[in-house]
Amino acid sequence: MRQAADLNCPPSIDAQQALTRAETLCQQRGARLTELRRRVLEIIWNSATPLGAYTILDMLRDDGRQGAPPTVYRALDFLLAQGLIHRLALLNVFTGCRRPGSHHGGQFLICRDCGRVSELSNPAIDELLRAETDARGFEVLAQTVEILGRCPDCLKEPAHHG
Amino acid sequence: MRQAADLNCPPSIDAQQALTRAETLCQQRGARLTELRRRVLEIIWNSATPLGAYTILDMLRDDGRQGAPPTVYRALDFLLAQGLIHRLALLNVFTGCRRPGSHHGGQFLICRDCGRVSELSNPAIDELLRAETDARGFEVLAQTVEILGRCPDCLKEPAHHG
DNA sequence: TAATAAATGTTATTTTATAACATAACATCG
DNA sequence: CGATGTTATGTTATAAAATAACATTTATTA
Repeated sequence: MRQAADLNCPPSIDAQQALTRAETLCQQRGARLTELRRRVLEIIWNSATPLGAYTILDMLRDDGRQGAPPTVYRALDFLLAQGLIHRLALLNVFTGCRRPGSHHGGQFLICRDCGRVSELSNPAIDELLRAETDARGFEVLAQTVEILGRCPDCLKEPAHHG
Repeated sequence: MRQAADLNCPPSIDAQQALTRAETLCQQRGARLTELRRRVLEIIWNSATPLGAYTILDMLRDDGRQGAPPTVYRALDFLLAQGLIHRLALLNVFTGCRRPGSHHGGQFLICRDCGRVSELSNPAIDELLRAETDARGFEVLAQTVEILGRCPDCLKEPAHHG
């Protein structure tokens, strides 16, 4: 079972690949990945940890760009709709999707201490959830599976630094 | 498979039972279920749908009680810590726990249209998630499994009324 | 009853998100 | 090209959710 993760997960992609892939996908769909939207996606991918909307806004302003909350939220809405990012409901933050294109739920391990996130995609979990919803005649619109805890790296430390 | 839900779920409890059970549990633990905390739990259980913190606050004020946001959030924190309620991260609302006592994650089906929530407790899902976290050496602190969609009742209607 | 701890009251503020309307950029058709 | 409609962004204001910080009250126990 030690390699279950690697078997289940497609290879991780980096920021550059993610941006290229986003452009391709949007072109195919006739969706407009404008400069603003592309920049927001880039900011998200360049971060080691998921970012909140206002952090992204600050970074846009650092670019010299003007903006207000709606600027960011509209770009985020677009990226969410295109399946290019995920929103982590537990922390109100946004992270790049490692499997762009397939609109999926995904499963997330969020480290409370370092803030880093692993995106799983265990098909068995998706199937069980689908079985439950199917059995109930419940139509799924969005799926949120998030585990908050402590990652192996942070567990090595004496306690959570603070 | 039509009865999977019933097999997995303990029998539903009503508001009266939930309050009685909460009192027993708190007494056993030496936790103080004060009048305020009890009333908040009651408000939550008397609602057909999960409630937001400010809605609960309004209801407390309807009681003639004084209060401000911290009044509610502190009571909610207590009830969460005792495993008597759940917080649904997708909607920022709170709902009574159908399995009080066992600190568990649970899985929730949330109807976008009527707001009603079903709490599942499928052990297989919990096991798969635990297998994933174990394989990664990830310590779990909290688990969130929420499905947003449309319940069978609302699916019968022509479309979502609006 | 005095001392301590726990719970609640109170004011202010922070953080997250959206409403509403104005302007600018882009497309496409004549 | 220039008019027209659509999409995207700018802008101001506000709503909604959550917490910080400190005062007061209530309960517990010494």
